[in-house]
Amino acid sequence: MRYVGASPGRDRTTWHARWGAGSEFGGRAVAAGVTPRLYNSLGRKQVGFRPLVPGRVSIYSCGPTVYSDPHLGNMRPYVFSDTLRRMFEWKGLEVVQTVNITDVGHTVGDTDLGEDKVELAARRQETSVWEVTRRHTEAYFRDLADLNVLPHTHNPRASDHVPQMIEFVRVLEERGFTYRLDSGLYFDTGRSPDYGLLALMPAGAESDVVRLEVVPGKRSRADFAVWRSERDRRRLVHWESPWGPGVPGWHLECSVMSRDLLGDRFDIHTGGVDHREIHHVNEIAQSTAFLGVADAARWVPLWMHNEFVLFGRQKMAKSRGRMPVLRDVVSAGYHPLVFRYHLLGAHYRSQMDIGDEGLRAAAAALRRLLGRVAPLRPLPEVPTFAAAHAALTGEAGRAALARVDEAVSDDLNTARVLAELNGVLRDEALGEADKAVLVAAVDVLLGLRLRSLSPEEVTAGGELAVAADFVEELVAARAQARRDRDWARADEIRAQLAELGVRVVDTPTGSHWEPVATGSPD
RNA sequence: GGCGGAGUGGCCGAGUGGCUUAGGCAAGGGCCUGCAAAGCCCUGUACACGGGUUCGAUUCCCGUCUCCGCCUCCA
Repeated sequence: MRYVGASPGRDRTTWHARWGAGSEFGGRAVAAGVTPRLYNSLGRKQVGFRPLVPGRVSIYSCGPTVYSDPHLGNMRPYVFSDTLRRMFEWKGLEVVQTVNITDVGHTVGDTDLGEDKVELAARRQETSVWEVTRRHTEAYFRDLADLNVLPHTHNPRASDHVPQMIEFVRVLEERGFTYRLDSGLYFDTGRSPDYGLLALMPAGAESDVVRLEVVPGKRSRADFAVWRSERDRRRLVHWESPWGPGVPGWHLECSVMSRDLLGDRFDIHTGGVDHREIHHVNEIAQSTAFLGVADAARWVPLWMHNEFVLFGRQKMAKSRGRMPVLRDVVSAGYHPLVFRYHLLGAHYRSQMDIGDEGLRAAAAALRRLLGRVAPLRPLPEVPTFAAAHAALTGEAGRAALARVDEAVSDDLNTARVLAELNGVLRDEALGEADKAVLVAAVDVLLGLRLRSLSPEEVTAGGELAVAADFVEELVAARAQARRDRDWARADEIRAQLAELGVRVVDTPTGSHWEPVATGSPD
């Protein structure tokens, strides 16, 4: 499945053009490449990006709920928002990126009456709530590091912001946006004029299909809890509030923490498409009500959503049972960056299916890519477009850089960036030095560790069934047999090694070996 | 039932109103090799179906079929 680049009448600025107001860099003429065109879910079209504050981009990305380990599908927003951030930085902007950790307030099954996810997980695993969130938060950060996702500026935790959330709700109540029921305090979506605009789903257009437990007393099906009462103190974790003991509604945290860390307005809000219909819609309702602004764009002008990764032609969801996680990729023998490479091969707005063939293909591609990059090392430091541009010596190189920039600026078309990279590596018009610059530049954007990762590492993640010493001995024995021109013996050893999952690679200067990944992540 | 999106060569996956060799994987051929593998070079096959708009459509519009997502926690 692919996305359709809805970009009627795209205007091409010259690639030297500075974008935004032109003064982001203190008036100096710095080439930042073309103005990025990004797909805005609010309005459903590509728009030329202009930061609210010249030279600076503030991004809020919905992060994990830490009641289970993030699965492979969860990696996509991580890599997507990381690519977004890298693109801006390479264009010379300062990026403030906030990704929240939801460690409280998320219920099971919803209807705002369900059980807390974290608490349920804790009970199942017979451990504490604190231990559950700690463990899964750790897993989250480990995955980020494995995927070479750059550290975020802020990682606020919901549980640290409950007083601010209560204050936020108090203001909403004061302004008459809420009403009380036994089960909690609810946001009255009828008071929100543009409710559902982001989802293209105007109020009242909900289905007749009744699939969920209806909360008694809600004025509209769309109304949602901003505070959930906990009168019988069923939850282990709850807070006192003007509405009695309870927990904050889960849409609340993003409204509150983004404001706390990024201010009353910020540039971009990102998340998975699933958030486009409910969570972000509700965030918008709350925040615009709180801030007293007329519409979503006056709070956050740009909303970006990544599509899902499908697994067996269906969406990966925690509720569908165990889904493969990044560690499974590693156990299958692949470097985690193989998965990053795989994600980057498709546009973030297209649904992509993952299967072991996909991973195998990505691993083979990344391996060969690194093999061709290796001779160009060490790669120069070119952290920005401007630096890369300055470091290039030839016209062909600058043209290639421009193509890379156009691709990434075209709503983060990483698939095309990869295609350009392949082109660069076999372009005979380019000198080695310029190639090195271009590869380094692409790596800044894609984060594939092209400057250091070795081809062997790509498939060396699996456990070898035998000791490396033993393999070394066999390889040495085969080398001797070959010197003795005892081909039968040499081939016999080679077959033996193959059975052990080891591939021998002969070169003019001698032989070496490497493990071969064969597994699948499932 | 309502809403949103998709259907590209063996597979994944970009893209475009006429000319993209997209890219990758796999496959076939060649070079290399003792033979292989690895690596490098080369090669092939495509735009779901039916209408319409157009000088011309895979690309725009309409319809059909199929698939996915959302309407429920979810990235």
